Amino acid sequence: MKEIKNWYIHIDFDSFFATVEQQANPRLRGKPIGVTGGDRLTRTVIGAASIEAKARGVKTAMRIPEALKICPDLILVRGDSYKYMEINKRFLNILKSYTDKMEVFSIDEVFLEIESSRLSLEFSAIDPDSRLLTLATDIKERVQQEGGEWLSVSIGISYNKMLAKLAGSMYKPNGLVGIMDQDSAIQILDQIELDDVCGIGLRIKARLNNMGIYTFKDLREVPLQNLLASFKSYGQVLYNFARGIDERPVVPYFEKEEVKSVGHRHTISKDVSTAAEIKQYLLKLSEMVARRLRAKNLEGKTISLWYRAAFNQAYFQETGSKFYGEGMQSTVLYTNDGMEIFNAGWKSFRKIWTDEPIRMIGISVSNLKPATPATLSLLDDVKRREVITRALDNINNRYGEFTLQRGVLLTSAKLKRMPNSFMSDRRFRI
DNA sequence: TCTGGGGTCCTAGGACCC
DNA sequence: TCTGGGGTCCTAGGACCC
Repeated sequence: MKEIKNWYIHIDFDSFFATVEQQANPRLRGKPIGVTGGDRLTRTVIGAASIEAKARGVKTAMRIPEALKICPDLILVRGDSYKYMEINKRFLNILKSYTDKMEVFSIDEVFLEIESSRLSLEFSAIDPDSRLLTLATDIKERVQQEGGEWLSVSIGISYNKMLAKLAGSMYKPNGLVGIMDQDSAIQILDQIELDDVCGIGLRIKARLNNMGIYTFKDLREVPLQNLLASFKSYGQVLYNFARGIDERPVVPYFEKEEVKSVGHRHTISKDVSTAAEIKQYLLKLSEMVARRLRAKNLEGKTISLWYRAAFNQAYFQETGSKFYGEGMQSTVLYTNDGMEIFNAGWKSFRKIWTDEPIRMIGISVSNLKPATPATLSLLDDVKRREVITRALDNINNRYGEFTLQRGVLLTSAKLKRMPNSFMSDRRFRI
C-alpha cells in the first residue's frame, strides 16, 4: 500500500439547528424538538431533529403529522438560518486554525485536509492513526469549549473526501471513525447501501438497481464503458466510488466564490388560484431576494421562476408524482431591484401557468456579479429608484424587514405569515 | 390533507457572432 | 453565394446535498 500523503477530516455538527435552538432556549434542552421551515405545520417537514427527537424515531425531512404521531410531545421550533450562519462562523474560526485547507461544505459540515508530514511535526505520537486520533480529539474538545458541553461533532477521517464523509456518517452523535486504507474501505463499502455514499441519491440508486446493481460489489463488476454510456461523465465518478477512489480536492473557503444564486421559494399554506393572489406572493419573494442581493452588494441577470401545482388526482394517477411543477428562466440586464426581478418572474409565470391552483412559488437570481452603482448615463428614474431603494433598505435594516414596503404588498394579511429572513436576522443580532 | 427551503453542478441543444 | 468551425450565451431540465 502506497503511503498516504494527505488526510481528509470530515466534521459534522450533530443535530446542528436543533442544538443551536436548545442552546438559545434552555427550556428546550433535553427535550425532543423539531426545527421547521414552513408557515403552516401541516404543509412542512422537519428540517432538523434534536438528538432526543431522533432517539424517538423522528427523522430529517419527515412530515410533521407523521413526526407527531411517533413523538406526540415533539416541540416544533421555527428555524432561523441566519442565526445558524452566525454560530457556524464562530466554529469555522476554530477549525481553520488547524489548516488553510478547510472547505465549507454546508452550514454544519467542513472538510479539512492535513498533510501527513505536517501531522508528524505537530503531534508526537508514533503511528499516524494515533496522531490523527489526537488531532480529532483536540477538535472535539475545542468545539465543546466554544459551544458548551451540549454541542458535539461527529468526525470521519480517511484518505479522500468521499470516505471521510462516509466514515463520519457511520457513528453519530459524537462519533469518531477512520477508514485508514483501501482494504477497509472496500470492506465497508460492501456492507452499505448504494445511497449511503454522498453523491448517490434515490434516482441514481434506482437506475443502478434497474441495471441489476444493488451493491458496490456489483458496481465494481460493471465495465467503465457501460457506466459512461448510462451516466455520461458521472459514470466515472460511480466507477471510482465503488473502489473507494475520490480525487476531488478540498476547495478552501477563501477560494470559493461567495454565492452563485440567491432565491426564495414558498409553499403557501393554502392553494391559491387567482393571478392577483399569486402576484402578491411573488412580489414579496422578489423583494426578499432583491434585499439579500443588495446586502451582499450583488446583482444578477438570470431570473428563474418555478412553481408547483396543487395536488391533482388525475395527474397523480397518470404519473405517480403528487405535484406537477414547472419553471422557466429569463435573462435581464443586471439587477438587484425587487420590481425588476418580479417583472421578469411574473412574465415567465404567465407564460407557463395554465390557470391551475398552485401550492408553491419560487424565484431566484443567478449569474451574479458585484453590483455597480447607477451611473449618470442611466435614466433619471432608474437613479431615483436606486436612491429610494437604498433609503428603504436602511430603514428596514434598522427596524426590521417590511417595516417600509411597496404599497401593493400591504393588501394581504396572509403574507405576514410568510417566513421573513431578514427580520430574524436582525432579531438575532440584537 | 398529502414532502420545506436553501443551494450546487452538469448536460445538451439552439441562437448568434466572427 | 455557399459553407465550415469555434466560441459563447441562453434556456431547459436533471440530479444531488443539507
